[in-house]
Amino acid sequence: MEKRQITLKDIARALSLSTSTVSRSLKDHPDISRETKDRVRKFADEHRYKPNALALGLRTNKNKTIGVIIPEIVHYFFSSVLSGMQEEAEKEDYSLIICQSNEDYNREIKVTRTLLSAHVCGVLASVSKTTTTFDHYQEILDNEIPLVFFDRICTGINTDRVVVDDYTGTFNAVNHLIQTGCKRIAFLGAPTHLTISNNRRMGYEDALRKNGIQVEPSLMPICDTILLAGEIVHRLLNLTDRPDAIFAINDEVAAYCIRKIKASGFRIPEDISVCGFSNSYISEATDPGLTTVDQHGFEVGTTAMRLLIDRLNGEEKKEGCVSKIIKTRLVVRESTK
Amino acid sequence: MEKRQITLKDIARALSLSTSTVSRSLKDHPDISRETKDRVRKFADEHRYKPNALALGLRTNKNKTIGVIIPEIVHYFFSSVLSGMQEEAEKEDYSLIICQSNEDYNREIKVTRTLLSAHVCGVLASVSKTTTTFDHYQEILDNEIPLVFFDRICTGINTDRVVVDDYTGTFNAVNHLIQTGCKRIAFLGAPTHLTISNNRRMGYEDALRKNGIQVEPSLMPICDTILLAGEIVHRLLNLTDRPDAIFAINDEVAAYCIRKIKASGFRIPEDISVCGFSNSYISEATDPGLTTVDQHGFEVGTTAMRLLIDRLNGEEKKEGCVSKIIKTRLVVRESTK
DNA sequence: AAATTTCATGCAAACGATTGCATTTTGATA
DNA sequence: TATCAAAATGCAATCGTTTGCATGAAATTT
Repeated sequence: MEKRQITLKDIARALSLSTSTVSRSLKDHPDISRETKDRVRKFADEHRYKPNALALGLRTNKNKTIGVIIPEIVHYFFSSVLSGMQEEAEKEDYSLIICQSNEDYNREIKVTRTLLSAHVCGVLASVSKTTTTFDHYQEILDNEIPLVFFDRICTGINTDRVVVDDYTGTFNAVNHLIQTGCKRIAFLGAPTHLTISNNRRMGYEDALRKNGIQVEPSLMPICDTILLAGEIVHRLLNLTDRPDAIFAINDEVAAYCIRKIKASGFRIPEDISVCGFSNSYISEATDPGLTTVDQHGFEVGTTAMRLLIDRLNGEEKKEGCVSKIIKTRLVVRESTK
Repeated sequence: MEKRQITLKDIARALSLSTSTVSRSLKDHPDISRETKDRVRKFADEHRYKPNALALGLRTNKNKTIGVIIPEIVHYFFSSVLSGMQEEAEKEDYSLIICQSNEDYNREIKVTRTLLSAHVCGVLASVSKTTTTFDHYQEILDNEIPLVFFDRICTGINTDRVVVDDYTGTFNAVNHLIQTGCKRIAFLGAPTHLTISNNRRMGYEDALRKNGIQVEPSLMPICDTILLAGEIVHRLLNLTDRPDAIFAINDEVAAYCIRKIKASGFRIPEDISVCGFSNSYISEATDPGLTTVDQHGFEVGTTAMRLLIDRLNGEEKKEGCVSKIIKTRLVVRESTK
């Protein structure tokens, strides 16, 4: 059963030609006669000739593969993004090598090495929460490998990027909370060195200001995991002037808030409104259904991949860095009025 | 900045040696003198020599990469599996090429081609729901590429496999429902040609029988998506002898049931108990919390990858097919008594 | 001192495809 | 018929590494 893949040499031998002639025939080189081209083409098709990707790779030092650095696959947003990348990459016959940083700086460094030695044609990356220096990304660029950041970008480095419109998404969500009568809105955010976190924070603050509500640091704890949420939500609920709305930086924390709020005897949304971020599966599972901001992860993925491939093909001409922004969409369910 | 990677030839030139001597020095070949080895080693280290993976690939026709065929990344279970695979592959410096079938048969065929032409060393696969013939998997084996199925195996083909203990998992879950007083237990299953579906069904039926409860086909609809659930759950709730428990094949459907049941005015778990399968993020977001069967996706991933790598290294000696079973764990929350 | 063994190293082919530069064949022109 | 241009094909190097075999030098045995 070991039917070794057929090579140019095999075709050449079979047709009494040289490999160069066969090679040129298959790529329709003008030097080759119609007749020879047809013979070669026919034989190649009949024997299912497929150029050996590895050999091609050796010549060009590239292997039709794109590397993806992603914090954690096991999150709705990131897995949607990945899914979009897949779909887009497939159209141009690129394969994806996927690496997780697990939100760990050192691991992120390690995987950039891996991608370099795998000779990927390009890299798509979203930086981990614990990353503070960016030399490893610079190294990718130094090797002249195009790099596109998605979602979590890295300000120190000048590259193309695709980001979610976190600012507007949050602004609209908070505005919605205010429109529906909320006045004291807590903001459960992520560590401040993340751009996405800052943008959302600014969206939140601006929405408050625009509506003449004062920004209160005490209502803006860092709380992006359920672990942290335990204590923080408890504290918020026991404030004398307790918030009447909570905007959480992700759906997991929002879902936790919903349970905790109900357990403490408050009603949602009558006493406290809750809004999340992502529109993951979770937001349809909570009771009441979770109002949330859809990040369009799939679109982030396709867009980032498209941008990268266009760069590779030289179709994206723009000299400087292209920055694409994916619009969000507020999905109103029952956790807000 | 374009510091081309250093090659054997570069080292040879710099040290006035031949590439063969350099090559042998680096792999500690006995023919080479201690002195030469040390010089080469030193120079290589100083200049960060890394063998060119592409060139290696050309010789061996393999490229230290493992292909993964997965139905849809955007599901908790599958993304956990992927995560486990990643972790295990990394230990041995394998990269992962990931392909989604999107539950589509034709696409599955297409991605097997992709993996073959990428010259992966091995393949890990979970078959799509719509797959009925298996020639494309046979093709992988015909090319002498080790194949390990995980979770959704394919009975027609003889290979190593790693599966979840669906039978016992379901048996225990249903048994738990019965122990807590349920007598009419509905089973919302997946299409019958999937092994996992059948195993769960058998676990369900056996649990009923063991407890002297009759199996009723009318309580066993095919219902593995929220779309299908709409009508089916409605029908079940309006039966004159309505079920007092629902076992759903996944957490999404279970979460949908919870909402629907509550909306219809029944209490959970007093009137109707609900149990899911996966232990995804969702199961902590529902109200009440969802009792579910943890599938240990991460472990499925690491185990499958380990098995494959052991085959590749010739460390898994067993002639026939190795079949590993990952234990499940019943996670009892508030949706059951 | 000659013959033989051991040790260290280099040559060259191979993996599969591409490509600049011959070389051969054909046909047209002088 | 000799000359030349055009058309069609082949040669050989290249990408980076590995490896069987040959070569050379030094050390050992007769």
